[in-house]
Amino acid sequence: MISGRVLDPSFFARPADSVAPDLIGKILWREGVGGGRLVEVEAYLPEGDPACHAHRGMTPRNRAMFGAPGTVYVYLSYGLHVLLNLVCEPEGVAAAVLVRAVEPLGDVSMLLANRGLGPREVRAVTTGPGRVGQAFGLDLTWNHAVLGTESGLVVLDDGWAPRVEVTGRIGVGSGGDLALRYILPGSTYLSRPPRRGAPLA
DNA sequence: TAAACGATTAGCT
DNA sequence: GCTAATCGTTTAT
Repeated sequence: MISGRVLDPSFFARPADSVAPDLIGKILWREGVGGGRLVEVEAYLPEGDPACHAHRGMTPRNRAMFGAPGTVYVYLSYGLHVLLNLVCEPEGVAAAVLVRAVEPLGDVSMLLANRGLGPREVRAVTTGPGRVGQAFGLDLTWNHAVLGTESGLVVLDDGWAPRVEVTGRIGVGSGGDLALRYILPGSTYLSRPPRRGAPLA
């Protein structure tokens, strides 16, 4: 059984690079589906971040990023992958945290089924942003949804506050070198394993 | 209206 | 390591 305090919107009402490290170790949970520990996220900032979708102002796609803290911003990547973002900052400020990898907890059968995987393939079920979206059964209708018991998608805090490591973001061009990717060091559920020779500490 | 482009993944060499 | 798959959004004619 999974338990913890449900994070309320105020948790997200601050800069994304402040929210992101605090999310590592929290539990992303979808009622009736399952969930797991957040082990890898990336922050996207409203100012000075060319990789942020809202970098050039509001468009129909990125409108959710300007929404209230705790809003869900979902978009289609490469025409086939659903990527999940959690909106930060007060309404009107475009910032979000991209969920890139999760370590499954509890009953993983639903997550596996959504991904079309067998019971021995747990490590591939939520290790990557596109995989997370598919495993959690998300689609574009989730855009503009709000985290909480009403939508069924919540972030839980069970009191664990692990040490967090910061690295450069993955897969983005301009602005990718910014140190805005936050990971749980040593986790075997990262979207990319640590580079060989990278500091282990 | 047309064309280019991804905050990726799976499968093959 | 390399590339096809695949389509909504954005930007350029």
